[in-house]
Amino acid sequence: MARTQGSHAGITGPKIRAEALRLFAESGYAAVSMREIARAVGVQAGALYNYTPDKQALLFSLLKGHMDDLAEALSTLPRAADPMERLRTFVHFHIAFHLERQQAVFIAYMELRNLTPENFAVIEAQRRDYETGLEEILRAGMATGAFSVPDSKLATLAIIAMLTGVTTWYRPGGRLPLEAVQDRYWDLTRQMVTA
Amino acid sequence: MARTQGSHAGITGPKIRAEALRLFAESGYAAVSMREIARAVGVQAGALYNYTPDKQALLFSLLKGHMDDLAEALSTLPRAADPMERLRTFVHFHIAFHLERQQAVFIAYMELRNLTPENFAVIEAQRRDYETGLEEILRAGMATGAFSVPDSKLATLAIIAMLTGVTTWYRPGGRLPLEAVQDRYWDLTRQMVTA
DNA sequence: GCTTGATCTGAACATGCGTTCATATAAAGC
DNA sequence: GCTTTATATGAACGCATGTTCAGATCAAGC
Repeated sequence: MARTQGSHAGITGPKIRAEALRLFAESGYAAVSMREIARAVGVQAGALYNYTPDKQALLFSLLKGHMDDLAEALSTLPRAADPMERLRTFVHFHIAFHLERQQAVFIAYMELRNLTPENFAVIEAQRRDYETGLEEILRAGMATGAFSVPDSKLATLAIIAMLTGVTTWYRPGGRLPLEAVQDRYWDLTRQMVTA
Repeated sequence: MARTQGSHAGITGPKIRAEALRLFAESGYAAVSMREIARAVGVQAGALYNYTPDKQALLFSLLKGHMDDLAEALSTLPRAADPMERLRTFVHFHIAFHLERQQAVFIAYMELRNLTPENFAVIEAQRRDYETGLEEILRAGMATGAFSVPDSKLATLAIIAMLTGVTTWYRPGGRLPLEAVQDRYWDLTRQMVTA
């Protein structure tokens, strides 16, 4: 026998990515089988290999796509002259972007160790680039005297960890709407970088 | 044939826990096989079942032990009257404790989803208790006017995420010694909670 | 020195894994 | 309507998995 539902290449591809993302986030890369992904999509396992050479490439493609989206979105942010305003924009952006993509964020942190060394290096470099974006804002603020951040590298990592942590507890419909969360984290960040 | 190296119950037990912790942290719970753990310990896979009823119980026992250690260590902290001093102590403690146990910290965050619901609930409750410890410090500081933290719950989560983030980049022998890291994070925290 | 109990081995079990491939089908181009 | 091509099936491959267990071995108590 063969396929029973017609040809759906334009649908199946994205569906595989969406279901794989969901399942990887739920149970972890190693714990999710290709057959499980296939079942969620509604095809047999063999069909997945029309869309990815193997499981590893599927994971990498998801992470790479996420990091590409992040870089792309960051690059389109309005670039104010005032470091304080730039930082405010960054904080709001980072929280909104990461909350919109909790699953992708989760696996982008969790599944790095399941990448091959070559694939890991690619993602790691993208992450460093993103962090550099924030560090440059902090340095600019130091230059104008707006910020008081002796160690900009450490402060960068501290701020990103603090902001990204929102993904571990935020649930839509919870105590605070997105905008309130953004404002509160911005208050904390601002106090942190100003003396 | 049978065992070739004598009886080592007092040694094998802790060794299994240590190797399992290391391997889970390196590759993830689902990616590590019982045979792999056994090989690292130097026994056959069957021998592991003298020390744990199954793989899940082994993971839970490691996480539970870690959380117990954390609670125990927190409870022995000197409890100053001044909230500022209490917060300073907490920050230094949290960083030192988490950097001393990077592997355990890692799996305590990563492998929660691999716990059964009952086991998950236990660990989650312990984590909430720990967070409450910090939140009480913040509330005490609000009461005395030392801190300016409108949302103590959110600030608690923000601070813990920021501090725990140190485990993702700190490496012994790196740019900063532990004490410098503690001092810098304390500076950031203090600025964050004071107006 | 014998017995007992704890400890470990090594083989086995059923199941599931990632991946491949010959084959079948539906859609698209002419 | 015929041919071509993309897409899907379902069976098969070799191998690894968590777990069990009968039997072997060692350490300790008497």
